[in-house]
Amino acid sequence: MARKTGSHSQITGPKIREQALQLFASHGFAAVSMRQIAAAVGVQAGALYLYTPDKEALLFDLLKTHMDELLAAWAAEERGAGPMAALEAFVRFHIGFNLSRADAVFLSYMELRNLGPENFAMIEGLRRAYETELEEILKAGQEAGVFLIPDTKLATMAIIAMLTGVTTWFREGGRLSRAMVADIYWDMVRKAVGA
Amino acid sequence: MARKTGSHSQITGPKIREQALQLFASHGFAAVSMRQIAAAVGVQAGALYLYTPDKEALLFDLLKTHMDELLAAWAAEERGAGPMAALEAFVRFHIGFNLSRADAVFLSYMELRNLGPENFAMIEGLRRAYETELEEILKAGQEAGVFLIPDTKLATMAIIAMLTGVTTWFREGGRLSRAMVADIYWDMVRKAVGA
DNA sequence: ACGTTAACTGAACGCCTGTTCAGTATCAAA
DNA sequence: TTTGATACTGAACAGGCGTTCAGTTAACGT
Repeated sequence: MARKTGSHSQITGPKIREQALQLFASHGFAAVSMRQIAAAVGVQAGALYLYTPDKEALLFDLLKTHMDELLAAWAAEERGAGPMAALEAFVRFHIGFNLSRADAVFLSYMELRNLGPENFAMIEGLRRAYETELEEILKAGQEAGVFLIPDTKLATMAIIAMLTGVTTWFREGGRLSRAMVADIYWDMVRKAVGA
Repeated sequence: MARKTGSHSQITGPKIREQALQLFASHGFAAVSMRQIAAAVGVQAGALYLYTPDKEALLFDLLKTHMDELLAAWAAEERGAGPMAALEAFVRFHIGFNLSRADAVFLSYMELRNLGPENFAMIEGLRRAYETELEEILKAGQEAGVFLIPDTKLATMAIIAMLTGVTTWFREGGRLSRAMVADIYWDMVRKAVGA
């Protein structure tokens, strides 16, 4: 046996990333073997190396793609006029994006430590860029007198942690819908940054 | 070579748990080998099995101990009179406790997935018990008209996520002291649950 | 129909894994 | 000083790890 009928790199490539993402997120990077990923895709382990130079590069690819898409999606988002509208847009965007990609979000927070120094720095930089987006909104609101925040950097971290945490408990089809969750979180954030 | 001079189970036992905690927290449970832990302690890998039946039991022991101590510490905490004072006590306690045990906190949030079903359920139950402590405060405040919270369960998760996140960015000797951080977080929480 | 390229297999590489255990040195009590 | 109990070594076990590669088959342009 060698090449399989109907096999195409445009199918296998995405399949590998998809299965790797799911497996890494549920069991952890180190706990998942290349053979497990291959089995989930339906190929032998050796075939994975047509798509990635090594295991760490596969993880990096997943994280880099996620961060790029996150920043691109936020850049494309409507954010209204003024700090208050911008903050609301950010809160709703962050919750929506994170809920739709819980696996990738989890990975990007948990598995950075499995990256080499330069790959780590790259992802960390992108994360910081995203955090800066929120901090700029808070700073603008603070200067405009719309927000009352003792420390914008701390508030940035606090708000992001609070919002990101939604992925740990939210279940589709549960007591609360996504829209209701977003409404309630926005209510809490709005009050927290206010007078 | 066999027994080492000055060797005692009361020294080696804690040393193993201490090193395992640190290694698991920085590299992840699956990425750390028994030989690495043994080397950090200064013994051979086989010696670890005088102190734990297997690797997973070692992890479980660390998590169980941490959760027990967390609940015991909160139970022993002064919490003042009324929901507002209780909430403030909880916020300050949670930040203080988590900052003093960042490794264990990180582990208990990240490595639950490496536990078997019944061990997982045990730790999850303890965590839920801790979360319930906060939720009861929020419920009491809501009923007393002191807080204005659309959903106490969501608010519980939001506040815990926000507070726990402090361990990801706080560095001792940085721009802000622990006390300042606690003050600012309390300010945000107080406003978030208010009118 | 043919030849080339793309996709994959399956076996092998050396190394590391968690765990067990017979043997041995140290400690503490008598 | 002898005697157990305690603490540990070092080698071994079977199996899994990431990774490489010669060989094989399917797909596709001509």
